[in-house]
Formats: sequence, structure tokens, C-alpha cells
Amino acid sequence: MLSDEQIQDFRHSLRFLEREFERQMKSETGCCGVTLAQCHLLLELDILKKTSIKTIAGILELDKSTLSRTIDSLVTENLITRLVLKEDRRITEISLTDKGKKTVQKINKMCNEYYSKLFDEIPDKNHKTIINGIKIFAEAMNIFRKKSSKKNSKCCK
Amino acid sequence: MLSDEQIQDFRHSLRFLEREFERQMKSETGCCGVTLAQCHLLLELDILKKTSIKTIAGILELDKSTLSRTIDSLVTENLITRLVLKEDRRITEISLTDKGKKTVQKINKMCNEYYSKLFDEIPDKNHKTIINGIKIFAEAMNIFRKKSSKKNSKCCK
DNA sequence: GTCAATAGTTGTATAATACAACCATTTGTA
DNA sequence: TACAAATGGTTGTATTATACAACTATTGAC
Repeated sequence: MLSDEQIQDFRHSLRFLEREFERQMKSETGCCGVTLAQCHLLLELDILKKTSIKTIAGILELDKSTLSRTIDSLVTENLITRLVLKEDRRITEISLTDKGKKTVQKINKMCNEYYSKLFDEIPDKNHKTIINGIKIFAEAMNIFRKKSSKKNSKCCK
Repeated sequence: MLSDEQIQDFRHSLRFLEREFERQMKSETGCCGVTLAQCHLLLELDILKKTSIKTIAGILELDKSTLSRTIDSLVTENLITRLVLKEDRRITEISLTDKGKKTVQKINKMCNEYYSKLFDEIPDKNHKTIINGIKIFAEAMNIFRKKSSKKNSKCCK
């Protein structure tokens, strides 16, 4: 059982982590000529390979209109392609172009290097704790959200 | 020594965590009538009690102009006060008003509850790993940033 | 006493986002 | 089978969050 103080301290670390992570990602992706939102989409698309806009909106938890515009920008820059499905012409499938794949590789290379160097500075014995801690926590948040979103969870109202 | 695959997987968890954390914080703080940026500032100010704009800009890693405007909005809403220092009239010290303190309490209460419930869903044996993992990692990032920012770290140029 | 440094504000531009209204397509049903 | 409802996506509009550059006011250094 965690005390309020422990949780508050934990939240403080989380806030810092969030800001720092975003700052780092922004600087790396900026170097690769893409914005943060574009980067999130590209990296996720690299994992999914092919997907509808609705699906990725669900994963990134963004409004479909937001995604629609981010996709516009990536299509313009020739990093991804839109393809209307024959089976269901309402659905647009997006996927990386060759240029997009190269950009993803570059981003991954740079970011992997950053974290690799960062871990070099951390004693080996802590690596497992960090990797596992964050993985378990991320998964727990994911499950928790899905569970709570089913209930009426309109916060304080 | 971590493999590229491990790091990439780790980054995936981090990205998810960042989005989920922000989404959660936004929903809670929205309920308390403040925006995300305002919330970050209020919570940090609650820890520091009194501080200059420059100091908090350094902590939150935001431009002083950004902070100046966020502070404007919080002053208008009577959540914080500006005070020009007598000793050095260039420096403006900001601090929470009573109303601001109450808002912070409300935010903390709601967020603590959220994380408390979340941890309830996670087996006890994992709590330490999560808490420690994130704390250690956040601290490492902080040290690493300070170290690298001293060197010429203009990324890919 | 002037010039440089520092702290903060204001002007301007852009990224990221949501919500609502809309269009096109598909599906379900009377 | 025709029409209504549901689904997937786009466009219009507004807001938040942010940075950079130019500026003002104050202090410190020589």
C-alpha cells in the first residue's frame, strides 16, 4: 500500500519524465525534419505497417480530424501514402513510403543512440528495474484506461 | 548491455506512457478548471513556494515568454501573485494565492486517487519496481541532460 | 557614467489539438 | 428494395502551447 506522499513523489517523477522525454524526442525528430506529431504517427505506422486512420487514432488517442491533418502533411512530404480500400471505400489505409521508411530508420537510429548512451551512465544493476518498471506501468495504464472508459468516467461531473 | 531491440521496445513503452500520462493529467486538470500548462506550473510552484520566472522556466524547460503568458493567465484567475523584488527590481517572484493552494490540493487529491486506484490493479510485488524504475530513470535523464547541454549538442548539425 | 548583462514582456508565427458539421459509403431493416 | 442509421474520413473553426526575436527596465562592471 502506497502512501499519499509516495504517490505524489512518483507523480513528480512522472511529470519530469514526460517533459524530458518530449523535449528529447522533439530535438531528435526536429533533426530528421519531422514534427513531434508526425513522428508519433510514423513510428507507430512502422510497427503496424498498414492501418486505417480510425485504428491509429484509437492507438494514439487522438481525434480523427487531428490525424487526418497530420496524415495530409506526411503525404505532402511523400513519407506515407493513402489508399482507399476496395472492399470498403469508406476506409483509407495508410502506409510508409520508401522515403518514410528511411526517415523512420534515421529517427530510430538517433533515438536508440541517445538511450543507449543514457543507459551507459546508469549502473547496470538498475537497467532491469527501469526497463521492467516502465513496461509494467505502461501496460497497467493501458488496461486501466480500457477498463475505466467502459464505465461512465466523465470525471468530476 | 542492452540490444537495439530492447531499447526500441523500451522507447515504445515510453511513448505510450507519455501520451497516456498527458491524457490523464489533462482530463483531471480540466476538471479543476486549469489547463495542462497552468497545472504544470501550479504543481511546481507548490513545491518551490516562491520563485522567479527564470528559475521556473529552467525547471520546466520552457521559454520565459511562454511562462510569462501562463503566469498572466494564472494571475488573472487569481491563482498566483506576482511580486517585484525590492532587492532586485528586475526579478519577479511568483507564489500561490490561497485560491491557488486550494486548486493544487484538489488536483493532487484527484491525481493521487487515480494513481492509487491504478496501483491497486497492479500486483504489490511490482510496485517497487515501477516506483524505483521511474525515479531512477527520471533522475538519470536529468543528470544526462545537464551534462550534454554543456557540450556542443546541436544534434545533427 | 556609460555599456553590458540580466529578467521579464510583447509581437508574431506555428504546431497540435478538439469539436462540430459535413460528405461518402455501407449496412440493416421495414 | 429503398431509406435510415452507422461508419470512416475531411473541412471549418477555435483554442492551447510553444518558441524566437525585439523590446523595456534594471542592475552591475569598469
